[in-house]
Amino acid sequence: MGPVSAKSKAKPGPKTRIQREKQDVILEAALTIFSLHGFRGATIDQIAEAAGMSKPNLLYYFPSKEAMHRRLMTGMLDLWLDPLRALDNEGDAIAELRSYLRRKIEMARDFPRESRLFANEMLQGAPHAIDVLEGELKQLVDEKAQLIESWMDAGKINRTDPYHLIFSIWATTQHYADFDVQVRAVLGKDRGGEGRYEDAARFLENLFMDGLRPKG
Amino acid sequence: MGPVSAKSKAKPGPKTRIQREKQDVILEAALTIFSLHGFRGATIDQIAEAAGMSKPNLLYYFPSKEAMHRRLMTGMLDLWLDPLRALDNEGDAIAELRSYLRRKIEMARDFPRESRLFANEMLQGAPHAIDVLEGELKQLVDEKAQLIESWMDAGKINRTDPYHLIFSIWATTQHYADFDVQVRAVLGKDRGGEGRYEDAARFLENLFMDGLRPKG
DNA sequence: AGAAAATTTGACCAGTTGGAAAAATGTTAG
DNA sequence: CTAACATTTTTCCAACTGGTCAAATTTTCT
Repeated sequence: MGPVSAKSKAKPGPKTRIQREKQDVILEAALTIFSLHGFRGATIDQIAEAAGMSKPNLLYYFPSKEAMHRRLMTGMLDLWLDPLRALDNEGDAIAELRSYLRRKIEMARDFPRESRLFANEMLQGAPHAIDVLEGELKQLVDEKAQLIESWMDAGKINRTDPYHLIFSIWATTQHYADFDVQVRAVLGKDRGGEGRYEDAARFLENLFMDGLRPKG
Repeated sequence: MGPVSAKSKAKPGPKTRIQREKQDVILEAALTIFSLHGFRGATIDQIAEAAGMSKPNLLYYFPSKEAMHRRLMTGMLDLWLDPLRALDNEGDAIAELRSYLRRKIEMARDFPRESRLFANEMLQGAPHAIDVLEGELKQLVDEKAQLIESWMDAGKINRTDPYHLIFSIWATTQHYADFDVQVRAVLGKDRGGEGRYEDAARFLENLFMDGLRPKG
């Protein structure tokens, strides 16, 4: 009955080489379209065209629009939380936070579509991700907030709310992906080039380290 | 030919009392729906239902979906830029920035739908607002960036990039409206109540003033 | 009241959408 | 080569979408 081997896992494994390749092409296209128009705003036809195939052909690889979106969301959420996971108990507080900030900026620069996919989901009340937010994400943040608090106890950083600190890092970094049009419009063509991420990184490092008020 | 009076202005003025009232009801409903689903994701039927009327009835007051969206966008953009306009040359630098921050947080708390409407527009590349961004907005930001720079020249605040400073204020404050689900999920039911805006305001004031690194 | 104007409703339409079915075509292992 | 299987295309559909139109109803003005 059916292919000779590997039938034990019913869900996860695509069978053939073509299936794996095409699924990747489709997901790539779907990421672009979903991140730009949101779930409801995106159409299968658009995705199919971006993937260079017909709609029914696409539906041969993914049973529905939702299926594509689910796959993208889980993949993205995983990628998205990596930098926070990497916050290290052993490292130096300031250095760790600095490198977290840098990693997040790099992600906004290198994976803007993923950031927008996430933002779209949040704006709509996270209908497909609320479980992850209240489960894995909350747990991870709780854990890292405790770590940050221990750094404050040790006098390594100023005492503030660790949760809102994490929020503010998310907000400032993702802003450069999600509000890219605005950033570029305001900076103008002279300063809006690729260098803007460098500038942003420098600025944020500065802000998070020392704030605005002159010392003394 | 038509009503007796006030025909000189063709566009702006609704004629009757009912028209004014219903248009307000519709815009109110449209704001809720658009902010939640984006332009493409929102349907006239949804808006009509939220406004308590039939679709053709709604279309009697607004000629199209786009017309509603345009009205909301212009109204929102105006409201949205008010706090930045209020940055005062005469005032004390630290006090001015502090109160800008506070005003922006209050807006996120009191007008979350407007914030999400804006965010949706940005995510989609600002197809309906790009002119404003490159025109009025850029001009206003340029002007205020110069003001901030003058504060830095006078040694009132640390020297950094004024543009990215403004971005970071936008990002951190609007985050609480746009990513509300996430914020509430992470804070949990104990800390996720209405007090979260107070906590956020306190934290941000702290961060922007003094940063994380202990002095000395 | 009663005419004129404003508002609301119901029926309708053409284009789009997510998706199903089956036929046609390509690929591969024996 | 050819049968079994995988892939692609063609055709189709029912639900939904933005929007129109004329008829019915309500409000307003005299």
